[in-house]
Amino acid sequence: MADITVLIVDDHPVVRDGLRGMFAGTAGFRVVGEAADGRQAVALAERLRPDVVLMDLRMPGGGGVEAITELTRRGLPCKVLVLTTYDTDTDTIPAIEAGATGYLLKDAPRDELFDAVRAAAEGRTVLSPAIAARLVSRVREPRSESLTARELEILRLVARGTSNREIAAELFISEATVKTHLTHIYAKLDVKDRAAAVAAAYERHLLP
Amino acid sequence: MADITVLIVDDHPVVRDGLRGMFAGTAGFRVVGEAADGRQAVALAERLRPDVVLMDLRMPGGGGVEAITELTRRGLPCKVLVLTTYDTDTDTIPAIEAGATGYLLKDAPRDELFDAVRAAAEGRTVLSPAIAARLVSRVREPRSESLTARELEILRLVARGTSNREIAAELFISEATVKTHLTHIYAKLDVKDRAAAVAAAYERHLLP
DNA sequence: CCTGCCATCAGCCGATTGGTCGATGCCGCC
DNA sequence: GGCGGCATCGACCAATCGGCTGATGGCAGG
Repeated sequence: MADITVLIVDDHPVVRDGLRGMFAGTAGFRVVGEAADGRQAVALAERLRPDVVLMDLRMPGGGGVEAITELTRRGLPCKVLVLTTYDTDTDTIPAIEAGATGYLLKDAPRDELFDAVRAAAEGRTVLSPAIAARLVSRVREPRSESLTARELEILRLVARGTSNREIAAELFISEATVKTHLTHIYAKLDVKDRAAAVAAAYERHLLP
Repeated sequence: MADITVLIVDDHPVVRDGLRGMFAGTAGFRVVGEAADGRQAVALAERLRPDVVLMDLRMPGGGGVEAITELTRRGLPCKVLVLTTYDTDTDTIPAIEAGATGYLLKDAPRDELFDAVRAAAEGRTVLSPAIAARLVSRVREPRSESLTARELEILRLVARGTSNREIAAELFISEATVKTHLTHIYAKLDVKDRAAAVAAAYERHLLP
């Protein structure tokens, strides 16, 4: 059986070298190219027609999600395996929606990575456990979690730079309660801190 | 000389009672009314024509800044003395721009409060030291601070919920540098934490 | 009546943040 | 050649934040 051809896309040379080295020392794979951003990735994928694209998200000059979207739009037959550093990315879901075949964390053991690439080449979906869990919970809750009036009130104050203690004083409740509300807000907006919550609120037009 | 007539505006009954009590026990002042939000404040000020309006910012149902704007728009002769809990409000400058005559913190000693009301009645400006300092620094920097490319880059990541450590890794710089950039961002946007910075960025259309 | 949602609160913990010094190197501009 | 803006880093410290576990009361809907 022919080798699986791989295109490596990452803005960090170190990571590219590391990946290239790993595949070089393993039978069954062949790295056919490297790209440092989304635009290069699309161009190279078009020319080299790799079986699998190993794609980092978050790159300067053409993000990963856009690149994936573009690849699927052009109908290229290659499979995209997202390989990222953090599982907390808000890009996780968009990347999968854009057409990524799998999603792995960079700290995955090498064997796991090889398995994932083989799986991707065959079109099978491979997700890291953390991502899988998030996807499941996402499906279980059919979107559009809306904030309660109280939660919105608190979020507005957060957007003004008000601290938890100040919010508590302002609303005549305890700091513990404020934190509870915030935890709920984070869960509903699928973010992990107040800054991202504010951004999400603006994106969804919950704030002017 | 006639008493100075005062209108108290605060959403907290406790605060209203406290203020009313203080003025009741002091010669030279007369509390002519109370309001619990901005709209009531404007209506009462129109009817009662007080010399001085003691105004809290941040109230449910008609914020203080809007009320001040409305009062000046209607050309009412009353002076507005802002009386608030925190000097960290992002509302500080807007309130003064809207036409507030003075700005005091609620923890000011009573004598200071009385002096401030007398001063306001005569049209003299009284600012708490902290506010005065901020105003000065504001004047020294003639506005419209724009963010550098690097700062914007960091702010974008912050809006995604990225931690300082993660930003550092992503951009190949140290965490110290990220913090330095953030400090600059806070100063330029006149906010004090990342959540407010994100909000300010959206307000000023620095982010999509 | 019971169940679920909402709002409220407590206490503990580690991680993160923001503040404040100071310092360096690069670059463009006058 | 100096000056200012920008980006970079370090170290230390207090405050804040977020996560976790668990609990209570009110109120609506089944």
